[in-house]
Amino acid sequence: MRKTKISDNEPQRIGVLLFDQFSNHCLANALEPLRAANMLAGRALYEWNILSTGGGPIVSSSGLSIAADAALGDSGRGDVLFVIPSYGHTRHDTPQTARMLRAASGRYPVMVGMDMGSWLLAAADLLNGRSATIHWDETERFEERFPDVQVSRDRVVFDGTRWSCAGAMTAFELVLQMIGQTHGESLRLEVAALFMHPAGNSGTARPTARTAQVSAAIDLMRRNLEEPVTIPQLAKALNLSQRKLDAIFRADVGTSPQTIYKQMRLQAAKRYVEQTSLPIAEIAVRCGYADPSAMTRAFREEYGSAPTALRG
DNA sequence: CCGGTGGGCCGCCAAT
DNA sequence: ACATTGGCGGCCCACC
Repeated sequence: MRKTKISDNEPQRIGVLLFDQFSNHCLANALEPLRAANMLAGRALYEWNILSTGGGPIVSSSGLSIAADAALGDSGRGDVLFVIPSYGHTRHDTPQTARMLRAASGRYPVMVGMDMGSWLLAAADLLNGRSATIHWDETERFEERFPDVQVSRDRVVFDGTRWSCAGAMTAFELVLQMIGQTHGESLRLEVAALFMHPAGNSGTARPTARTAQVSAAIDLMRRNLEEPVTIPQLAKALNLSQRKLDAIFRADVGTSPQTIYKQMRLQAAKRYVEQTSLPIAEIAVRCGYADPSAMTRAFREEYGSAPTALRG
């Protein structure tokens, strides 16, 4: 996936292109994680505009009417364009729509097909030679109509500057991954947790563990960064003796469970320090330290300098 | 496998 | 006000 620069404080600009009959379930799943990310970071990481082809209001499949901020053609430049048609997609599959999307592809480096969105992107020749996914109801027709597109049955697909997801629920997962890629794993987990989404164990895993038991233990650690569990509790949860747990850790990752746990909490702290503007005291709490001074001490020990020294 | 123990890590407090 | 540093005591854990 495309790596976005995060050094500057400029928010990423998202265009959200809706078509009549769009699924507002999908829209909510695409936007809510972005809103949550802004809130958790304490600053605007993302900003978005609602767009329609003509600039007029759009009516969702459930009858909800949404006002557009602008027409796609007048929307200027952005970083990412979400394209969200739903079941009415064949009605929007016109030469005009295709032209409009091709023109927009010059102003939006990344284009994302959501729900039936890949259909319109493919019709605009923006997915040729690419891999993409679409709502599973349409997978077969999609394959027949667009032989130049490598059709996937995955929930979410990232192929360079073209991303796609299958339906409303998967839009949430796509945006979650997008947040993780740009702003770090810990923020992604925070957002997922806010929506009670069980995203903790999917996606890119933490320190590479070889045995299933060790990776299960690390998984438990990752999900309990804020309120660390004791090593005996960990052993019990895995039906292992504390002794055995220690042995398999040493054999697998080379150090003790406690050390790994500490390092994971400090990694999370480092991500918060570098990628958010949260106060150090707040970061300490989120990473399982009751006292900020304890975290600062451990942080310096691990990374050689105090937390705020890593901030511009 | 269990138990002890030395050491490491953390919580609390005070000072800057 | 908040972050950092340092001291100290206690507890948990790694290792014998």
